[in-house]
Amino acid sequence: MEQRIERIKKQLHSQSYKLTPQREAVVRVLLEHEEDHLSAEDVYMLVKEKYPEIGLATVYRTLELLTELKIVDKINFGDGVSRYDLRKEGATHFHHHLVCLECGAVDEIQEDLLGDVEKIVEQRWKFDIKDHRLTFHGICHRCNGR
Amino acid sequence: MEQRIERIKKQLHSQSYKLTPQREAVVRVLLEHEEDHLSAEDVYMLVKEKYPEIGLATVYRTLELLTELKIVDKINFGDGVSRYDLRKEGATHFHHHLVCLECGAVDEIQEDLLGDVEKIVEQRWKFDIKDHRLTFHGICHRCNGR
DNA sequence: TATTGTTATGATAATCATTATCATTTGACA
DNA sequence: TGTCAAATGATAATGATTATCATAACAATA
Ligand SMILES: [Mn+2]
Ligand SMILES: [Mn+2]
Ligand SMILES: [Zn+2]
Ligand SMILES: [Zn+2]
Repeated sequence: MEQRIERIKKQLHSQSYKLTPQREAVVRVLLEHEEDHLSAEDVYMLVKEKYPEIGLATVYRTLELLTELKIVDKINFGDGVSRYDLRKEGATHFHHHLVCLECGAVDEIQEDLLGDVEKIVEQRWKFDIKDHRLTFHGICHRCNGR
Repeated sequence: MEQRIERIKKQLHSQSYKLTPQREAVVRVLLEHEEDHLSAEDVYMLVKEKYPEIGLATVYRTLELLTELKIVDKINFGDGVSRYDLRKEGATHFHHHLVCLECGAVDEIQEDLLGDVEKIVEQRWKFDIKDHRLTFHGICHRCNGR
């Protein structure tokens, strides 16, 4: 955790941004909820527990900054809010998601299953892929198992 | 075109909805812009040309209805608006998209490239896939060709 | 150390896409 | 023709995000 924060700090510095206490508090919340898909409001609530004087605007600004630096990915599951997803360290691609239509759970696939597909797209469509988004909608194993 | 509308009419009737003049006007605009990815506001503007007395709320309601019936897919490319994408007739899957980071163009891949990937996901994650969303972000062939 | 300039912050107002409300209209049917 | 449910259009309300602006933090410099 501390090392992870240290590396994020370096990433910020390399673009001449500072890791202010507010920014660090936001990053800590994201790290502590790595599995989840928090909205800005979610992050705000959680940060306030440890850092009550933070402002909502600062949370939005920090999340925007982290998105720019590709430390988090901003994603939209179709409910009205953007959600923020910490990128696994060293991950070159955005992981995939499984959204359950029954219970609403969002599971993650960390493995990259798109290697072959991307080769085809690059060749046939002459498209230079930088990133991707892949989400499956269906029934999760928990809801199915009955 | 007329036959396509006729079939959509039947689809509505089968769920005991009517194809009102307003709804038909919306469907016509979608058909005339099959390649595009129109927002509700876009659709509203275009429908007004032929049907000036239509209300914005009706456009939203119609698009919602068409989404429910899986005649269109609602998609979000990360600018602040939802966009509506007519499903190709008989298509069982939502087609894929190529978003150019340079010029902003959105191209489509009608072919389903996810067959093998979906088999793996269904088996390994015990997830019953009903639909998917796949978008690639990168540089399109036009921007790359220079 | 005092001064200056830049960056970040927090409170709050503004924006804007979408949804809710409600009176009115339409059209099917008795 | 009268009745009823569904659909519509105008408009208000909502709610997430962004803009604004005065203040704070802080580094660099004199
Ligand atoms: Mn995720
Ligand atoms: Mn499309
Ligand atoms: Zn489930
Ligand atoms: Zn391009």
